[in-house]
Amino acid sequence: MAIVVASSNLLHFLPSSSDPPYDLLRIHPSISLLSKCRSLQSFKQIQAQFIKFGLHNTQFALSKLVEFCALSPYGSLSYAMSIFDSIHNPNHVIRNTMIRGYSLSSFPSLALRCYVNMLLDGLEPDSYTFPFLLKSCTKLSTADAGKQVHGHVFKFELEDDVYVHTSLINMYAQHGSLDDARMLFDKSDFRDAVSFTALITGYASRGYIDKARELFNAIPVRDVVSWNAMISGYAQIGMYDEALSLFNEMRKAKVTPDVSTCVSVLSACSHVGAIETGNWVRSWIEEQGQDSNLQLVNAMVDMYAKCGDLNMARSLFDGIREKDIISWNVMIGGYTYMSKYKEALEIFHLMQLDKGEPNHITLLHVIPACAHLGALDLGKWIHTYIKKYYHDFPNETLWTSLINMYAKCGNIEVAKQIFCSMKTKSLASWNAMISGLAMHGDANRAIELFSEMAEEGFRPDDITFVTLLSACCHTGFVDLGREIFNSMINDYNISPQLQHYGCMIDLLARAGFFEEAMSLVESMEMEPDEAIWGSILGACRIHKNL
DNA sequence: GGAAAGTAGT
Repeated sequence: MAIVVASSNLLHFLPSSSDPPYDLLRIHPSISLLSKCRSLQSFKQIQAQFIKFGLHNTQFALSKLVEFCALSPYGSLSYAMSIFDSIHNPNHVIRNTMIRGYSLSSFPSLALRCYVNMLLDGLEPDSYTFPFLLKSCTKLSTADAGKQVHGHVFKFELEDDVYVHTSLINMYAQHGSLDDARMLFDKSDFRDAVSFTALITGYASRGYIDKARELFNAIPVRDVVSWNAMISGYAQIGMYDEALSLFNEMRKAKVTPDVSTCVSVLSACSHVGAIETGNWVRSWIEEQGQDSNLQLVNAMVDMYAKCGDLNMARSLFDGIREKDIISWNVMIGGYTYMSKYKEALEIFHLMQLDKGEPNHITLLHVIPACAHLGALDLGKWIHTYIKKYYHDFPNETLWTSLINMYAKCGNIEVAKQIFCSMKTKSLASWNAMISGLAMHGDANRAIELFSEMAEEGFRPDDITFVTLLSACCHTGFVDLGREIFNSMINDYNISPQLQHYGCMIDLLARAGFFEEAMSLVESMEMEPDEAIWGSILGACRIHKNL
């Protein structure tokens, strides 16, 4: 429809030559249509208009076509490539746009090829070329290309351009060459929020969080992205309280948060149960009219579920019209996290009715739910699903989860089969298998497996010892229990936690060693819980010891 | 026509 209207307005605009005046081109209605284009199909209609009016012979119009295809989410990089290949002597803008398109794609090395062709065609790069090219180099796993491009920046004397300079800092910082990044940063006169932030991200992502914070404090004028970078820097290494307190500082400094801030802050809230901050973020999102932003709604569902308000999480979740895999996963994961396994499986079924394909994270939530509910049928279905789709992509956490599920559902033989067939075992998979055997009362085999595990070079952790001690507890192996408990402390340097004490005290009290059990209670660094008193009282009853 | 930041699990 729009195209018909546009073309009737265009009749008096008919080009007399293939290169009409620049200003006339800029206001050409066919070109302004591109900004409203939402599919490749309507793009092709617009392209037909370009040809009809002779615009396709102008570099300006062609650059607009390439720009849409290479950069718009509704475009297509391969279509951009075919247009590009048909252009005779493309100018700088068009080449730079192609390089930019490649830098955003999953084939950043094509940007380098495009750049080399540009040089071979006798064109010199300009100050727009390098930021895109360097972004592509940043995405590559090796630093070699980036260093060579840095050489070209010198050769073409563009090292003083702010954008080129910042792109170089970012490239070195992202590759972990923090000293090189810092050197560029220090020797230059322009230091703005962008170059600071590039460096901060580099330091924070390599674990130098204090150095990152030092730089953050030194930024002359911070913008919202600098705050976001520092907040997410804290969040990514699990320093959620610091992330949230920095967010409060940001609010005090009257910096307006954006979508990215909200995503990081909500994630931090969900990890520490900070529902009040979460509520504040939610009202901000509603004020801004961002409450249909899928990413934000997903983050809110996750936050409310992890903070324990499952009703709020569910009502937000139900309001999502087009749920993506993350929407499903956070809702299923939220129920599992709160031990609402039945509800978790209900959502999983809804997902299947909605033709949603689970991924490994979905399954990682669903399998424990099966284990707790004894839903062996669904568990077996998932087992088959994993064998079918994850055969070439072995994920040991999934197999470990299945071992745990089969063991809990009583099918220890299948658990053993899975364990034996695992090519690479993790500490968690050994723990799951040992615990499965212990659960089935096969303490001897559990201890045997423990020795095998040590022979294969795995160092047991606190979970391994909970498992072993509970095996002794179930079978009444008092001496062995004592030995393991002492070995844990003396040989493996693991200080006992509440669960370890719980197993030991239960084991001793049941066997009638009340004094030893009580002296263990007194030696604990933490307060005994009700389970510990419960096991002592229970043992008193068995032994009729009033 | 441009550079910096962000979601689900282990």
